[in-house]
Amino acid sequence: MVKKLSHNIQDYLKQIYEITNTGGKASTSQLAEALGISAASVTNMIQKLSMTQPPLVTYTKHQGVELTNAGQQVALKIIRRHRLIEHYLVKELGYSWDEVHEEAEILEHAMSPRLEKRIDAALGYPEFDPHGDPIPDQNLRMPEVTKTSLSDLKAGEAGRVIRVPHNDPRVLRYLGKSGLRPGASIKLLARTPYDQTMRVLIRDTDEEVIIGPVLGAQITLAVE
Amino acid sequence: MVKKLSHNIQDYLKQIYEITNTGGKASTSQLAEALGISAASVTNMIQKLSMTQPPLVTYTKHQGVELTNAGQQVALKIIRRHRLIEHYLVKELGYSWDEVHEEAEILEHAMSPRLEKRIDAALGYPEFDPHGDPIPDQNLRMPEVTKTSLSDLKAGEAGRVIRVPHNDPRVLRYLGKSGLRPGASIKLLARTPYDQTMRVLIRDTDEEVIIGPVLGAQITLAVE
DNA sequence: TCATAAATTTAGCCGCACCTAAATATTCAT
DNA sequence: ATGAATATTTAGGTGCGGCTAAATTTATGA
Repeated sequence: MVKKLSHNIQDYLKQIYEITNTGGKASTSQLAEALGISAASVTNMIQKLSMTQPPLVTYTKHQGVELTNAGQQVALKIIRRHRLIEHYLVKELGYSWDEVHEEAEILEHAMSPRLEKRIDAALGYPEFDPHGDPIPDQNLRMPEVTKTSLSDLKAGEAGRVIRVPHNDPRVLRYLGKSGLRPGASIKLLARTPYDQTMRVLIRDTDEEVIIGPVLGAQITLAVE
Repeated sequence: MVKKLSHNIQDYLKQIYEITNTGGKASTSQLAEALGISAASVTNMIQKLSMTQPPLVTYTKHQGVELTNAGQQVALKIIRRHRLIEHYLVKELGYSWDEVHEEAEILEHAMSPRLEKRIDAALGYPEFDPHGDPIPDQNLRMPEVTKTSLSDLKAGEAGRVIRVPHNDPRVLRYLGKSGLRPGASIKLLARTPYDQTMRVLIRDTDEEVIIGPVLGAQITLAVE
């Protein structure tokens, strides 16, 4: 099977997963950007990852990378740990949802299979984390997720929030303040034709919030 | 103050602390043994640690190392995190006391100040971990500990166990099976004159256990 | 189309933390 | 007190994962 991999290789695989998950292959520069290192370093590492036994990525010069099955298993394991930790920190240690991402970013690499199991059990084998992100199960199968986003809604339509973006604390604090979080019932009040900015009503709190198109595309929901 | 230090430097400092805590300076070979690396590598690293700003250790060729105040602060912080994690895993996640050491060995390096505080609070600011080892407080002050060991007892004398060694799962399972753990009331039944092997009665479970002199010296207790 | 811009790769370098082998210093036992 | 054994340090080397600068390939737009 796959040997024990270093911290940073896990980060490469995780990033490749995230990038390829929404669009075809991951490019060198996308990875360099996401990992905060130079493009040359990425090329270098990608070449190594494509030559491990078994290979973790498939790579053709100038054409970007994809994960092999082996690489995907590794990525999913890390993502599973990341989301379990986030969930645990919020539920058991009183963290707010904007604090947990960076913490999980570190702890995901320090988590043994045993700890993973215990935390999973302590949480009751959850399928989603506090941001609504799906948590792969023990066999690394990803729960099904909704694809409808806030940006797909027409003015006047309503829905229940499923998932919000997870990596930017400022965004999370902004959304959290008005009560826009997974489970919340919302209604799209209006959308400006020019820049697609949206005015959204959160029914539970009766608050209104302004959401741009980029953020709106990252909020998924079930239409009601 | 002291910059963010790498994983392995933290391990060096922690080991130096452990070794110098029971005896004068730490020798190159002691450290090499404890860290599982070559003596040459230790010399090399020690030299670096003695030249940081501020220096983390004091070092004179061929005479071993000691921690500076700065180095001691770092070591105590890691030890604090280690013991808090052990305590947390046992109390909140159902670990047995022989499982937690290796887990904590990894997590101690992945723990943010915030997580340290939350776990400390969740546990009610404990002074001792499940093995009876003292946990430095937020200001890194170490609680006072008893110095009397099982080996100091005379045959027939009794006491209450304070602390047992923490790093060997097999020893912990052996002790745990008979109920010899912090808080247990015990009585030294007999000691063989030749090799100082001890027969110990654990009153709570009415079990008897055989303890050699090396292990006996590492079990501390309050004489009754 | 084709010149230029942008992305990617190659080449060569660096620091880190380890290693082994050889040199040197210290300790111990006769 | 001194030679042998042991401990420590020095010298020189390795792999890893970054880096910059230069070369090359691919994409773009006039």
